[in-house]
Amino acid sequence: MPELPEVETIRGALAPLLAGRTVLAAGAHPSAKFSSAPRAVGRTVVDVRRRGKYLLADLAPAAGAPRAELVVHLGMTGQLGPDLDPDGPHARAWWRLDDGTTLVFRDVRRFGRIAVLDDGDHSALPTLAALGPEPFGDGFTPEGLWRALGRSTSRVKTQLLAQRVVAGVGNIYADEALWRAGIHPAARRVGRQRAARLHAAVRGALADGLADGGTTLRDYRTVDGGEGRHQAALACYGRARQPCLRCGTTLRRSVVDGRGTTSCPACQR
DNA sequence: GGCTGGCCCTGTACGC
DNA sequence: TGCGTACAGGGCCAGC
Repeated sequence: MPELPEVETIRGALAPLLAGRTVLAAGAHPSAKFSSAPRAVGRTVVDVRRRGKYLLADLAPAAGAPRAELVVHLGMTGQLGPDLDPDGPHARAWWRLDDGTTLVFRDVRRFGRIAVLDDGDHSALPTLAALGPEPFGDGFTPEGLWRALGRSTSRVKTQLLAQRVVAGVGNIYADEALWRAGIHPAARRVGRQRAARLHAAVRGALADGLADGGTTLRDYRTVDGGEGRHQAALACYGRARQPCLRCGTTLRRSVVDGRGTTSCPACQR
């Protein structure tokens, strides 16, 4: 499942391919999740940015229309690249560019989403509109995280996944960060010191994933079709019934607000 | 306004 | 071998 490290890896590879390119033609699956993709036709990509798990391609003004953004969320199984088959069974959208390449969005489970929005108007995507601070930005601080967590009575893992206290964390890196911080995923109260540990753990888990080009468990692929390398370095996620790397206790699998969760019953309190 | 749980969606694993 | 069922989970939304 693409989270911040995977989306950032894709962004870094896509940006030089798309910047300055004009979209000549496009097609999309009829589902409302994807059908707005052709609205990018006639536009020139200025830059490709990332917010949380969203990719945002800035589109230059065209024919009297103001600036716009092509927003892509990869969902669970989304792949984006120039080497995918636009006629393949799971292709959900494609854009033909003025250099002859065709960018294809493939998404087996259709949990992804595409939108072409007026510049800065994210009201059609509530999670994007309410997105919390970027984890590597100055806006994400230990104090701010502690205060944000304290504003809700939801479980700490649920808050991390909701994208409001910090952007870009999904199930893999939430489990990893909570394990690093020694915090139980179902905890509803996190003190100032533990929030500071969680702040460092979120940054550390995401940075390590980013350095490895992301985590490939099944569907995630880089723009050139390669796999991430971080799956071999996971300390917690997916290691249920195996010994905790810190204390040796057998890691336990549970369900926290409907999400599969792995944690250590001894060192995550 | 905040929280909870159901739904979407399809490939894979597993049991019978 | 083939069929049915459970499961995976990010974001949205209805209901409380």
